[in-house]
Amino acid sequence: MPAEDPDPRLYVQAVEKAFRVLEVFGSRHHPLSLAEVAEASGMDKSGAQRMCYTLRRLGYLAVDVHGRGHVPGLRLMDRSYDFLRMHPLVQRATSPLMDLRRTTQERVDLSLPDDLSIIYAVRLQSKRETFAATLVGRRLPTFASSGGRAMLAYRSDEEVENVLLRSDRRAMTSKTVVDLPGLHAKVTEARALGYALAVEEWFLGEIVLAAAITDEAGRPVGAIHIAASLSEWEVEEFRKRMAPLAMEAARALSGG
Amino acid sequence: MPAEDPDPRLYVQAVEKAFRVLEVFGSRHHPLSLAEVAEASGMDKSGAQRMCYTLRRLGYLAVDVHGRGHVPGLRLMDRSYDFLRMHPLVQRATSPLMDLRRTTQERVDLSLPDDLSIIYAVRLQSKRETFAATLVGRRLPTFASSGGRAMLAYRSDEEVENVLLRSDRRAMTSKTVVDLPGLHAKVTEARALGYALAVEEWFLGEIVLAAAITDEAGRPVGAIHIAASLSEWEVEEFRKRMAPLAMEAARALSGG
DNA sequence: TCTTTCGTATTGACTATCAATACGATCGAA
DNA sequence: TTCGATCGTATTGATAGTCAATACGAAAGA
Repeated sequence: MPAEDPDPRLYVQAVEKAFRVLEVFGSRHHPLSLAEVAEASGMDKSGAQRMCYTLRRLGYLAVDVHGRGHVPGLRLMDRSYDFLRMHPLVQRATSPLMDLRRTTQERVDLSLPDDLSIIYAVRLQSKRETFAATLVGRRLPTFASSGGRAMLAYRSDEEVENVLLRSDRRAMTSKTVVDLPGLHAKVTEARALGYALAVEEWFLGEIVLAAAITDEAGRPVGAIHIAASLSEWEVEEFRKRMAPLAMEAARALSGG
Repeated sequence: MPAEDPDPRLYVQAVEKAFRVLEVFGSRHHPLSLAEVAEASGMDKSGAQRMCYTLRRLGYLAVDVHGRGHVPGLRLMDRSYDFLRMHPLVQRATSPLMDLRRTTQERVDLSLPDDLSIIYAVRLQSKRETFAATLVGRRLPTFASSGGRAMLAYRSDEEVENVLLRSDRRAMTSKTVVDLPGLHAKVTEARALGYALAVEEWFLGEIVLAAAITDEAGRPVGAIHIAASLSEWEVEEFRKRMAPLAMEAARALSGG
């Protein structure tokens, strides 16, 4: 959300309220009652009632199958499908990523940058994966992901500093790098190598190598991730094998 | 959308307008100008301006990278992620589907029913697939898909007739069954077999077998699809190999 | 250079939205 | 079984938010 206030002449507050209702599910794991929706979205019960009624009618919210509480509605899938289907990089990248998945025999993902986080837009599993590793739309912090760091490598020092300072730099495993000098070093390393490597920083046992995709102006617009298990790979072997493949695939997709 | 009019005391028309804007992208393949959005969504230019301004501010709409026209925004991915992450069947099915994908070495999908169409909620590719075969949120007509027919098999004759009559029964290939007696026969066959098989009805060269997942009351809540290429399988071999696997996986996910 | 189409800006009218509150239903605890 | 808490639904007049016609500058195309 931009820092400056929206223009009240054009900004439709009722629309914002409706999306605030949808957004409360972003941090929940179970259906929400009307009262919970009202509280979590910062509106009174009447407001929540009207927004929920409208969103239910449109299919973007649904009543839980047990008849109590609200859950996100199926029509949301249509809207994200439109996003994916119409996104030029997702269109161009999916086929090469399938080739890369076949070549590497490991999980291959495409992420898009969004300020302090990256969003997974294409997920091509290779073996048995965790549930979280299969879902498009999943976000990870830019600072803590190999894709995020690979993309930061194409940003200026000031931009990198800005992102790192505004990030909630919490460790996910004992291996997660969270100190500022360490993170800067990781970005510097990614600049030198042309890719970023994260070993057990998000999930124990998981190793991920990522390379950034850039636009004509050299700005990062996405990243290719190759993920595998340390039970099957030694770190240096993985790096040696995957780095050229990831960088070549990213290069082929860069520049327009 | 339900047939009866919404209660004007609770229905927020501005919210509907915002979603009408998002929905116009459902049938487009390129960015839309403000004027095009206005026309396609049936509102005047001022209305389109206000809705687009608001949706851009919230991140659900974006200006195309070339600076002209609107496209669906990244934040939509968050909302569908909430839907997938919180959907009980998607949660329960993803792991067994990965097992099934490993066993069959073919593409495995999970679809959800939505009146006249089915929506793909989980897509586990095995080999090189078409772009369309990788995207969650993609819809196919219930009548023309093996998953749709497998689910129709658990509906009453009246319900099946109702769906078929309201469907836009167009052929996708020369093999697509579109006549009512033929479609009824397909549903009857699925009832007898416990699965549905579609041979080249959506894409030439593609064969798909699907089994329905039902709830405690025996109503269909999803379908498992196994898809492959006729260049690698003979129809009867595919049926023999995959039918038991699909039905067993569907049965394990049914009933709760 | 001119025309067309674009997106932006404006502002008073007015109606769509608001929100406090009452109420019946349901659920859980005693 | 009774009672209290919480649920979702229903209400309605006030008013703030939304509307929409239109003007205008910018950009693109002929």
